[in-house]
Amino acid sequence: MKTKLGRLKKEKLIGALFDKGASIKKFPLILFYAPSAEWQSGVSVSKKLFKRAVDRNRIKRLLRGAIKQQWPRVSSFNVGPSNFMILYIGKTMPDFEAIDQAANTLFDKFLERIKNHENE
RNA sequence: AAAGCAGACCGCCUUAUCGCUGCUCAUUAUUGAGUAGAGGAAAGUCCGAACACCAUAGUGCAGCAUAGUGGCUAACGGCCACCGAUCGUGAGGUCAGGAAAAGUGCAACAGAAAGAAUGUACAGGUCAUGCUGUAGUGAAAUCAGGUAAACUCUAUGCGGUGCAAUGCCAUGUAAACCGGUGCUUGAGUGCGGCACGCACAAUAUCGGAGGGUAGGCAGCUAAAGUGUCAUGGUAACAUGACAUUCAGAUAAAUGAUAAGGGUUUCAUGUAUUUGAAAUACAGAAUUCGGCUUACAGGUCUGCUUUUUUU
Repeated sequence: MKTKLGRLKKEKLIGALFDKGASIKKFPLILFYAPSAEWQSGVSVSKKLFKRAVDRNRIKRLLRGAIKQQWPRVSSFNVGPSNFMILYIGKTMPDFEAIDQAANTLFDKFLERIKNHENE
């Protein structure tokens, strides 16, 4: 069965995620997540770290690309759906490879964590 | 040929694989197919408008902006032409280019003296005196001086807030509580000044503490649109004909990876081979017209000066 990954676009949900959601860090990324009715994802880059819109757009596209790569693993993992949000916290411009590797370890941790939650 | 001036334009391409957003058509409750998908500055948010609401936005003050003349434009603080000043051999560049007999202020150095008037030398003149001339300092010395990127004055223009405008639908609550003001002899409100005026105004309004919502649709992209040609005009621009439909996202689509090829620079090399590096500034958010700033590299057009050749 295929599960759909929606976009996280409700401001309220995002606010709640930052306030109450759990977080996992793997430099240069942070992942916030919380259980939810359906799978939704979002990405963000601080305006303070990257002043130009072009740079922020590029990083966000790289992050979305990375999520796309990881998605088959997550959807077939057989856990309850969650909302999650990835932030970029590095200060230099990354390349695709760096993001991809970081995302890989990040999702390893993520899946392990929610698996444990389910078992409790 | 070299150096330079002005204007216009381009600003990486191709293929494959994996994706994103809108629309259309299928299929159906999950997909598939087709198609379109960032810029010359999308930027700064500095001007001007359209559009929306507040009174069809009114009067005075305050405040702000502009400043040769004429034209263009929906409008402008923009653009075009001409005049003037100024810089350049020149093509051309630059200009905060209204008023100094309304008033106030300011002026380094030099100089006796800088807006107050008057000193020295020589000469002239007088009853007498800087009364007159010349010399001397300076950009300027009584001349209706200079200065308005000093106040000021004059002329002209300007109401405010912005698409988070505004309208509708959905959801939810609290017409609860405390304090102030006011109830037709008028508190307050009408989205930053003051006064007037106008409109609304009593289950009203302001403040406190607290609760709820912050989702969707319209506005939202066919327009002062874009391209070509013709005509008028020195030009900005206008008129006409034909063709054309060209992003609409909302934690915000327009991308990632690989291979090949361009272009430029450097090295090697000398029938353009091989290698390396670079490939800019930058990302739509209601929409237009400008201005300003950023920009690897390149193309085209017109013109100027110098030198050489004929």
